[in-house]
Amino acid sequence: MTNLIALVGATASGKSSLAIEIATALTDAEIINADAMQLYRGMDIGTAKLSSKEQRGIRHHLLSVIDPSEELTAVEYRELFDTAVRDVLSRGKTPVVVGGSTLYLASALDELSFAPTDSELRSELEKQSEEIGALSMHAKLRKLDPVAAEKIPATNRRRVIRAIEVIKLSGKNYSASLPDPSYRRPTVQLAIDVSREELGRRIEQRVEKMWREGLVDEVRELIKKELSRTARVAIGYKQAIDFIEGRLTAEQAKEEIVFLTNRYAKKQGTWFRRDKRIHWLRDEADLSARALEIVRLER
RNA sequence: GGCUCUGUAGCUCAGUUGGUAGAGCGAACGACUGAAAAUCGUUAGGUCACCGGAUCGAUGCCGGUCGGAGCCA
Repeated sequence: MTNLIALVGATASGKSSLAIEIATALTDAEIINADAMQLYRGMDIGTAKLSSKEQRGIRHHLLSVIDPSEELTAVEYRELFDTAVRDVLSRGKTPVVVGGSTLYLASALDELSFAPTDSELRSELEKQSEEIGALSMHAKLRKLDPVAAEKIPATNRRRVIRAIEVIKLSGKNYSASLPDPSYRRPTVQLAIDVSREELGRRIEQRVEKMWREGLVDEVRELIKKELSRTARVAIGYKQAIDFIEGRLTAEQAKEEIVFLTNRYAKKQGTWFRRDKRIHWLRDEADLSARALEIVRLER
C-alpha cells in the first residue's frame, strides 16, 4: 500500500500541473510542496508558484510558510513535511509531494539520519577555513577521518567544514557518501522526462512571462527587508536585484536567469537520474493517464 | 586611400626571448547527509586566420592575402 505519491524532477518539466491533474483524478489527494524556494512567503512569480486559481481547489501544503529572512534546513523541512503528511493522512487523503529540491526530498522521503549541528562551532570552522586555507582545513579532516577526507575534495570547503563539524560533535566518523536510498514510507516516485532542448525553450518563455508579470515589483517589495542567504541567491531574485540596483540591464538580467535556470535543470537531472526507483514518464499527450496507471498499479 | 592595433578552444583572453599551447567561462559527465535554486570534481574541445619565405624547426620572425577595430584624410 502506497501512502505517498512524489512528483520530482527538473524545473519547468511540468510537475505542478501534472500534480493538479493527478490530484483531480484521484479526488482524495492533497499536494505537499517540496520546493525550497516556494516555501518562502512573497516569492511567487519567480518561483513559478501556482496561483490559488491554478490550484483548482486542490489543497496545497507548505507553500508560503516561511519568511524570506529565514532559512530552513533539510531537517527542519522534514519536520514540516511530516506534520503535513500526518495531517493529510489523518483525514484519509493521499499526499502528492511535488518539487525538485533534492536534499529536501531526500530528507523527507528517505531514511537519512542527519548528524547534529552547532551554529557556533560551524561559524568557528568557517572562520578557520578562511584563515588557514582550504588545504590545511582538508589536512585537519584527514587527521580526524582519512576515509571521509579521501572522498571530499579539499576545494569543497562547505563539505569539509561540515564533515569536521559532525566528527567533533558526534565523536564518530563522517560518512561522506550517500547511502542507498530507502523510503521512510511506501512511496511511488514519478518524473517527467523532458529533453534539454524542450526544457530550454520552456525556460526562456517562462522567464519572459515572469518578467512581464512583475518579477521586478515582487523583488522591490521583498528587498525592503533583509533576505536570508538562501532566499537571496534564488535564481531570478538575485538578478532582479542586480537590475534594480543598476548592475544589469533588463535584457542581461533575463538572459542570466534563463542561463542559470537551464544549468539548475541540468543539475537536477544528474541528481534524479541516479535514483533507480523513479518512474520516468515520456512527455506526451497521455501523460497524466500513464501517471495514474502507475500510481494505481503501485497502490 | 594613409597610419596604428588586431585575428590562439564554443566565448573572453593569456602565452611561447623560435622546440606544435594555457586560464576563466561554457559544454558533456559525475559527486552530494542540518544553506541544496547550495557547494564542488573529472573529461573533451585548438592544421595558434590563410598563402609563401628565411630557419634543422614557425603559432611566434619577414612578405603578401583576407577579416575586425581605431585614428587621420
